[in-house]
Amino acid sequence: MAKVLTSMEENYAQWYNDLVLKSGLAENSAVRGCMVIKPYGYAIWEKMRDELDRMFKATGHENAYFPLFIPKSFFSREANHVEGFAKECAVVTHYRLKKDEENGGIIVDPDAKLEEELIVRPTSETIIWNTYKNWIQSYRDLPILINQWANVVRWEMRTRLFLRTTEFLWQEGHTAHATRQEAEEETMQMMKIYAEFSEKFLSIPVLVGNKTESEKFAGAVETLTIEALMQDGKALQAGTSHFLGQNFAKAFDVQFTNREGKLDYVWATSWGMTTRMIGALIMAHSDNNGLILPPKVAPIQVVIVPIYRGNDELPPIAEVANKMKDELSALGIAVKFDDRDTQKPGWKFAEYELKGVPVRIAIGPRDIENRTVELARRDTLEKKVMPQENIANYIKALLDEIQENIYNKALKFRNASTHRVDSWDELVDVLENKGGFALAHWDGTRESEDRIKETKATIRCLPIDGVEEEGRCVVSGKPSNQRVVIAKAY
RNA sequence: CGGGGUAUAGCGCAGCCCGGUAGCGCGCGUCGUUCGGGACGACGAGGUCGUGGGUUCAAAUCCCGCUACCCCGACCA
Repeated sequence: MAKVLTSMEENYAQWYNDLVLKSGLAENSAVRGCMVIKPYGYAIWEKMRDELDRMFKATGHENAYFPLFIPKSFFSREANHVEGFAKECAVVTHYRLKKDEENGGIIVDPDAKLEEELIVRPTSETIIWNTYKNWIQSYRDLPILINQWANVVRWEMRTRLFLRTTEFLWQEGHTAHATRQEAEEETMQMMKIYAEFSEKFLSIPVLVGNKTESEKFAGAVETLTIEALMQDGKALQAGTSHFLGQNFAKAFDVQFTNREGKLDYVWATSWGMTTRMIGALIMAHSDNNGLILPPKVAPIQVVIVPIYRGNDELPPIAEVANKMKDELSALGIAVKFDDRDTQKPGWKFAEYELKGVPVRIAIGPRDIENRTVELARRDTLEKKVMPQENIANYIKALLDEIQENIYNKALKFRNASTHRVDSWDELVDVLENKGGFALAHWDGTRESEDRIKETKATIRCLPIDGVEEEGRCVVSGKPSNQRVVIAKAY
């Protein structure tokens, strides 16, 4: 087979980049740091979006839409929030262009300067809480459970397709509650939804935990995260859910009258998941032949490739293929019959492997004669000849099996890449030589955390299901009662 | 913003040192043979050599300015 990808072993970053481009997911655009998401990549995003949207609605959330622009002054209301985002904001200063009389072309009209600059949203807490102020007077107005599908802009120094782009697509949930407990429960509920989505839908096992003080969201009281492990041993933050306390309510003066008739500030959460998950999907499962997509996110779940020479061989094959296509479609399976005569079978095999289509069926003259098909699965690359009889039901079950198998493979890899370390030397050994997650005791201080960061790794999270265990901090030797997860991360 | 690099056909690159006819691979088009793992042959199309200036009889090539992009660092979902 002709090699179109740099191999993972040779250069992981290059492999990733090649794969995104060659599989037709996305490409760089004329705008620095911004990508074009191509139809195949966008189809994956649509699948993710639809599933998440369904899960949000099933838990009582509604969609709404808030402005792309945020008045600059809104940002300064919450001190930590502005500090966290100030360095990466795109700012709109003018609203008009005009002809450049001297040099030709077009220039920003200096007479069209805005009174107050507008920030292109890096996240929407401020504009939303400014709005919620008008919506909330009484506990009867609560809770507000809103989600927004949107694009945001964060002016990052260095970008990578899907993993970190200047503009990205995401959803951001913003909820308002009458009590602290309710908001905390919401924060946890949404984290669990992200974890379930990641594991059941994307087949990516995740660790759920709390971020440390220094790693949490700018403006949050507490940040929950799901952390996934990529095949190169690096961690990837795959989704976050923030308990915002009363920080934003105070910043935007959102008070309500509670059941006792007293004024109180509203409790808040926010939570988000982004197109970065497509990057996670790629790096968690794929191989040197291309993408490996779990069936639930695959835009094409089954592809049928006819093998024939001369136009007279095609009709009987097409007849069987179309019948099979109808049977599969009837079972809710996304199937494509690729009867283009502009590409040859071998080319198509390689192409659909590159695109990660979970199941491929090949039908040729031999199969017509024997009433069989050749069936190949992408996850294991196994091929076998199967009778045409009842193939649709077989494939339906097979897709579930593939979904499961991809998850199990990723879980096995994560387990093999998770190391308990009890000393500084062991930690460094894992980070530098083995990769993966290091489970280590940490004394909870900023000093020790900073020392860990010198290794280029970070404390990814304090697992919420972590067992209590006496131990000593691998940095300071001070007592600790729970292990934290340390890894190099994207 | 600091350090390094690149810009030549749709894509990947050579040519530059040593100035003089713009080239290779892939891709693309036509035709034929092929078609069960990215076929082969023949013919063909396609380039203001990033941009502005300078040196020269002559610049992709030498000199100066500008711009864009890539890699490494600080930042980050």
